[in-house]
Amino acid sequence: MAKEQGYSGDEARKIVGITYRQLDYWARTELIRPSLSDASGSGTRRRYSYRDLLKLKAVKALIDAGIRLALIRRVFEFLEEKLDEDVVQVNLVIQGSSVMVQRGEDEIIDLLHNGQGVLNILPMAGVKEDLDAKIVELFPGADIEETSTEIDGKAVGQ
Amino acid sequence: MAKEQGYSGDEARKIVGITYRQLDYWARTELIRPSLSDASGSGTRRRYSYRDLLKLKAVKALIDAGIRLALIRRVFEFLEEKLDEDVVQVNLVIQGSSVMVQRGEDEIIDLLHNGQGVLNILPMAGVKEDLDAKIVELFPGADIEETSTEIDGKAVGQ
DNA sequence: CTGTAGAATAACATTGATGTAGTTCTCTGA
DNA sequence: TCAGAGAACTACATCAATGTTATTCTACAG
Repeated sequence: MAKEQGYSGDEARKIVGITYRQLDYWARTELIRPSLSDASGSGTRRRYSYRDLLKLKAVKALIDAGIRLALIRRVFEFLEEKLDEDVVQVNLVIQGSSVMVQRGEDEIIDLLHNGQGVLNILPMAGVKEDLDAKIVELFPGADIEETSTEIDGKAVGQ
Repeated sequence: MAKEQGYSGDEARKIVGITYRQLDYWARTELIRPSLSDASGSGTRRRYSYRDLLKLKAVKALIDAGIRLALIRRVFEFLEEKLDEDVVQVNLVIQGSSVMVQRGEDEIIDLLHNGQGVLNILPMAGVKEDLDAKIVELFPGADIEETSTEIDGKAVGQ
């Protein structure tokens, strides 16, 4: 039998590496509730399952990666069930407001192999695209100044 | 001549799609200063270059993706010069505290092609690894409960 | 030269996420 | 049964990021 009745709040926070305040706050604000038994007044005990620990750890990884709780909440709302399957073969791919569970070690695995933690990828092409579009929209007359991003010409402009 | 003397604060914020308060705060806290001319007392004028706009837009993209300013600051400290080259072929790859500029449309481009915005990727394998290691470290006796993550057995567990 | 628009500045409020300290329960061991 | 430990709860403080409003300059048009 593995860990007779799940994990206490204090055990959970030690294992996951967060403060009790965080664990408590996350439980109260519905981010991650202890699924084995929830609190019901002072003196009662929270009991976290192994699955809960996995989620807590994922939350911490995202927080350490500089991601705000607001986004993490959206991720876990969507994710609630989808974590049942073989967890170790899964990558969470978060793109704006949509979350996907990417299965298998396909395209991006060579990047991921380096280390652990979260990868944040921002394609600058899209950034520049949006920017230029907006400039043209707001200032139809002026052409876009590209001096500092020109390929030929060695990009002067300080 | 493109936009005679860069962009005013108000123009910049309209183009980038942020509030003036944000532009102001970011300038004061050294995140992104107007490189053409900085403020020096009330009544003076900030002047943003096109390059500044690119950076502002990237910051906004990261913010929209749920990333905290603290991390974004680290990214742009590292990045300050490295954005000179051909911007549209570049992806910012943020991994924990390290930032890389990934050039070329290689491995991950098929994922990125879908849409714009930031990709956050969290490999669950690493999460589970860390978790299990910590459990074993703190509770050497108890074996890890894996009921909800088993591959065979169809994963019962509520 | 002068008045006014525009822009930076300043002061204050707010919200989310957390730290800290103290209080109130409940559970368990003696 | 009873006391003490452990855990949830409460209240208050803090910090970053931003909203709001009012104020003070500066630059420019007339």
